[in-house]
Amino acid sequence: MNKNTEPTIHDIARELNISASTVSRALNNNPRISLKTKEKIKAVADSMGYRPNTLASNLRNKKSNRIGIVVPLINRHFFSSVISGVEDVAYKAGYNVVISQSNDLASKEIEIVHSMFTNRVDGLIISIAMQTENFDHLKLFRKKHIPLVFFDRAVPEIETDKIVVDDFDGGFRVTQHLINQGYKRIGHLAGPQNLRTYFDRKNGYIEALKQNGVFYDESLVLVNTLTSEDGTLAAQQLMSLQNPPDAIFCGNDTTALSLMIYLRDKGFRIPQDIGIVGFSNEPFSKVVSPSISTIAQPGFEMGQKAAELIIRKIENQERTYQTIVLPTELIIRESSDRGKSGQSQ
Amino acid sequence: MNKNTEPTIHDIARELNISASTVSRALNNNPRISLKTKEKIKAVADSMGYRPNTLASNLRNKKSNRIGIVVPLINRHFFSSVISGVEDVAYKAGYNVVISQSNDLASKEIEIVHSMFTNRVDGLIISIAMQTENFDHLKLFRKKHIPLVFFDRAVPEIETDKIVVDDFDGGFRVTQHLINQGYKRIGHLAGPQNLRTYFDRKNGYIEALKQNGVFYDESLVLVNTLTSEDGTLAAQQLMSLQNPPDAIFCGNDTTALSLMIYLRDKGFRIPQDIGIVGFSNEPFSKVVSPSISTIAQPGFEMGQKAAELIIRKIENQERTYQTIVLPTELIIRESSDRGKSGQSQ
DNA sequence: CTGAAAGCGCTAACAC
DNA sequence: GTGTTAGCGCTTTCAG
Repeated sequence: MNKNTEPTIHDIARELNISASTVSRALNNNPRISLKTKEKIKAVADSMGYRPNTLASNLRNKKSNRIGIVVPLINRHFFSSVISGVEDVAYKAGYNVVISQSNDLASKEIEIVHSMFTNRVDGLIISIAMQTENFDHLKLFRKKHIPLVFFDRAVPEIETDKIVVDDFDGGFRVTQHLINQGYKRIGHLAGPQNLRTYFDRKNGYIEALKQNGVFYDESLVLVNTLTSEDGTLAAQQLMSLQNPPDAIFCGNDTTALSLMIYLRDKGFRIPQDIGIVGFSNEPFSKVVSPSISTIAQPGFEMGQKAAELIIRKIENQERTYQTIVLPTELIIRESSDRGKSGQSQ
Repeated sequence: MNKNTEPTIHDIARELNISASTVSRALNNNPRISLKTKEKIKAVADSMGYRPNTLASNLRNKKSNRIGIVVPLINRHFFSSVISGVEDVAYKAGYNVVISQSNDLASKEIEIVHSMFTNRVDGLIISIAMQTENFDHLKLFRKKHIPLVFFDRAVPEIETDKIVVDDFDGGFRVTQHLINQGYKRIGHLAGPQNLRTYFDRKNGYIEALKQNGVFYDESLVLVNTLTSEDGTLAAQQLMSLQNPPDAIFCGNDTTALSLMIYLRDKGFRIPQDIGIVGFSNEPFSKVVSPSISTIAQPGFEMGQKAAELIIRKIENQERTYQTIVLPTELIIRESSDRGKSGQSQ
């Protein structure tokens, strides 16, 4: 903050021999001020280089005009897209966006959320860390009636607005697609099952198998944390089975890629010998070779929706909560395209 | 912000029959307060669920504890990495980070910067939009002595802290590498020359040619905005020359990729027939096939350094400015590796 | 249509 | 070591 004395409404008032309240009203376009004086006041304000002090006005109005957003990691494409979407609508509505990242650590998440609270954000948008298991820090927001919106990774036991992707449907469609392509033994590499997203993806997969009369072989399902290394390991494990899969639905694109590279190095042809699909439509999935079939999650739109939701809550104090489920999009690319039939279904 | 009456220091004071200033002092660990009273006060504060109102304290202290950061686009890997780095050190130092994106539009950038100003950020970290040409909005910060730090895309005419990558050296090393690999006619796809980064990369390229006694043929240099489409177009243009290049140094990875795909479709073998290098080390450059040689820019470290610099300026009011030049790293991958000699030089 | 006065919650001289 | 007082810059009754 600068140290020179910034002009205040009082300075403007003195200059014009009127009161500060009139200046305040004029600057806020209060209809009770005549057009003439308004113009005069605005002109002087401009000439003095006046800038309203939002800190003071926020204090007075008990409103910070800030929306907090906490994500596991800022530089992951999906999350940065969500942030981008939030920023987009928040900015237009006159809100600042303050960000923090939990690094997927429960401890840091708790700290951050408390700090957001003391910093008086008007609302909080959050996707919880992978291993957060206690949610008191978030319940605090609910208790104090500060709007809270979950996106992507939500907490089932907290009743509030949520905006998620239809992971079940995504898992279902991806699996249906593999079946349509003629794959017979479809494996699945799943993420931590305490997270709803990964849990749902797996269940979508199981349901698709069931509906198509395909036997669900649990030995074909592996659960881990879906890092690049996890993908390589999973490939080794799955392919050394007595009866290995001929297609693998990976819980994210990262593992789809590392798994694919491993298999290619081992001489498997993709998609002829083995079909692979990922999840999330990371930018690289389109440009690797073979390109990876995947499910697109509308990150930017999620961010926009989350911001719209929270702003409505902030401004209307409405008390009904909704869960918005955004549709996913199946993107068929080379890694699973044997040229059979068409889209899923 | 919640509507129920949050407890204030006055409530705590009343509870204990002491004055609000004592409470304030105790909570701020002022040494003039005895340990006993401090403990008592803190205990009561806790039991009442007291949270300091930073808005009020900020107003009083004329300090917002906020650092603004504006980037062209949040969901570009390089920029989100920088944000991540800024957040990392700012958070630890007790600052909030508020973000905005200019979408590479000068008009939006001006709006944002003004809004950051009225919102009284303590300092601003910025990478300017591609076509920003007038810098009055930024000079405003200088004039008011609000710390300003440029990263990556800096404005030469504004004297302030800057943290950039050695683009000249990057361009030089990449070109030297191509020469070492035996390429004879090396073209360059450059970005807007009003941006120092792209200007320097091109000059590094020219200097490398010169030092190796290679004729600098201007017809092999194209300038555009480096979108994916620009890459394809550039490939068409360059390859239809009388005497086309046998290697192309692209101003970024995006164009390197699109150009590569185009050439591959036309039957060129990479790197045998044509060598390609990019710039920035986007995540995809490692995983596409062939993988793309490139220059790594340390985004996260840049963000950390930028935050450290600005916090020092905020807290010490020192008036000397520095330009930190971070080293780049040449990453040799398949797209330019013909197995000749070793690293650059 | 405009002004006077009070106060948002906190901090910092200045007293004692 | 603690209390009194004033004020950061703005908004908003209440009066007129």
